[in-house]
Parts: sequence; C-alpha cells; structure tokens
Amino acid sequence: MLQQTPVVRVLPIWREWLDRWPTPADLAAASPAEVVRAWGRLGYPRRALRLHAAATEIAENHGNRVPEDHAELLDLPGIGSYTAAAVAVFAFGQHYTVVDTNIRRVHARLFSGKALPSKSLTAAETRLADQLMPEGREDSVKWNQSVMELGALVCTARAPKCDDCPVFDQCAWIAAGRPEPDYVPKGQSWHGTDRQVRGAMMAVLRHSPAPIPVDLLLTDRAGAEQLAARMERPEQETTDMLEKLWSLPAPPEQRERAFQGLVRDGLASRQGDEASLPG
DNA sequence: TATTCGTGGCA
DNA sequence: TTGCCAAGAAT
Repeated sequence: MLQQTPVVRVLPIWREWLDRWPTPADLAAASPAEVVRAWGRLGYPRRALRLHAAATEIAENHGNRVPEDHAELLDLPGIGSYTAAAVAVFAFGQHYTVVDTNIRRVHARLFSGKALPSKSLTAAETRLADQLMPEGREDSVKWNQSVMELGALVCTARAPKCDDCPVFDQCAWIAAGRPEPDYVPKGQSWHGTDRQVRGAMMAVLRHSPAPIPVDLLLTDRAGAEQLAARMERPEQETTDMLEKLWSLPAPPEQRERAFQGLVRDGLASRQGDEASLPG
C-alpha cells in the first residue's frame, strides 16, 4: 500500500484491511472484486490484485505466515527490492539495506552533493547505501528507519528544512552551495492520458453494484445521449461516475485501449456486452 | 534503462 | 490554478 503512496493516505485503509482480513488466508478468500473495492481510491489498483495474489501464495505455500526469508519475500507478487528489504528489516529485524525514495534523496544530498537522486535506482546508489549502513543487526534497523524519516520529514523533495537538519554541517549538497538538479524531472502527465481514462473507468466499476454495459463505458457524452434512449439508466451514484468518464476529452480508440488495458491487467472483466470488476 | 501505472494534498 | 510528488514494481 505504501508503494508510491503517502503514509497518511494509507493508514485508514490499512486499518480497515487488517480488521477485515486479519491473516493472509482471510484476504485470499476474498474475491478480486471485493479487494479492489476495498482498495478504494488509494491509486494503482494493480497493487490490490498483487497483494491479493501474494496473500494467496502465502496462505497456500507458506503456512499462512509471511515468510521471513528475503528471497522468498522477493518471489511474492508485487514485492520488489524495496518492499522485500523493508519487511525483512522492519518486521523481522534482519540486516538488509532499504533504499526508498527518501533514503535515495538523503544520500544524494548528504554524500553525493546533488539536489536529487538519479532518475532510476543505480548500482552506485545501492553500493553507497550498503557501505553506509552499520554492521550491527539492530543498528541497521535504526539506521534504515532514521534515514528514511530524515528524508520524509526534513530532507524533503521540495523546500527541505535545512535549518532543522541534524547533519547540516556534514551535507555535501550544502557545502557545494545547493546546486540545482542536473536534470529536469519530467512530471507524470495526467490530463488526456490513458491513466486518466482508466481511473475514471475504475471509479465506475467500483461504484456500480451491477455489471455495466460496455457501450456505456466506451462512449463519450454525445454517444451517451444516444444510448440513453434505448438503455436502462444506472443508479444515480454510478451515473455520476459515468458522467465524469464521458466528459473526458478522449477519442473512442483511447477509451477502447484503456478498457482493454484494464482487462489485460485483470482489473476489469467482460462478459458479453457487460463489464464489471473481476469476480 | 525507460515507461507505464492513480490519486490527492500542497506550494 | 498548475505542477510536483509520494515507504515502487513490472515489463
């Protein structure tokens, strides 16, 4: 849940999930549709499916206990290098190097003298993180957590609070005179993209208690008016979501592509002329 | 290595 | 208001 998502937004959903599905087997017993609905608006709904798939593997192949072994964690769906290390360290107290976006930024500034870490995780960054981490097992837990917190609360991406920084005097970026980033991070586009259309379609599918005619999902506002004449009107809340979807400035081929993407990712299923969340 | 994939708060 | 960006993973 925390992958690319702020902690404060995750907390309430996380509590709901643990309350509803206390063990991996409980989550595995739920349907993908239930899981995606419970995911709500956390974003990147594929993560919900992968978490469900991971729970299924854990229930079936790991005795319903989250594996402590780093390699076994890494084998689970949706678990990559960061999450495997984070679970091994923070849940089981093991000695692994955690490299998340906060830690990368702290290292870039404090030790490399750069404003931002490189675009994608490099071998050099991993090497640096490994070298910096203390050898002791308990110290490694404190270290990973501390550097992460420093990045999240003080050494932030925008407007870092250098006045409050405990290692201000040792910072290579400060010493270098706070140089600008050596590249321009290109922001994630949104308006007019497939993700925007996918998001609007997912909102419809999450809200609809019944399967939705695919035509309603793929049309624009003009087409919707024509369809309304020969189609039963969905309930109000679903209609509100459909209105948002129809109002997007997306050509028919983009809507089709977005829907097919959802089907391919297992987030939507199509039966005949109707679409719904996957059973 | 570079892209793709949601959502919402905040500057 | 617009753009940035957040405990990344898969391909």
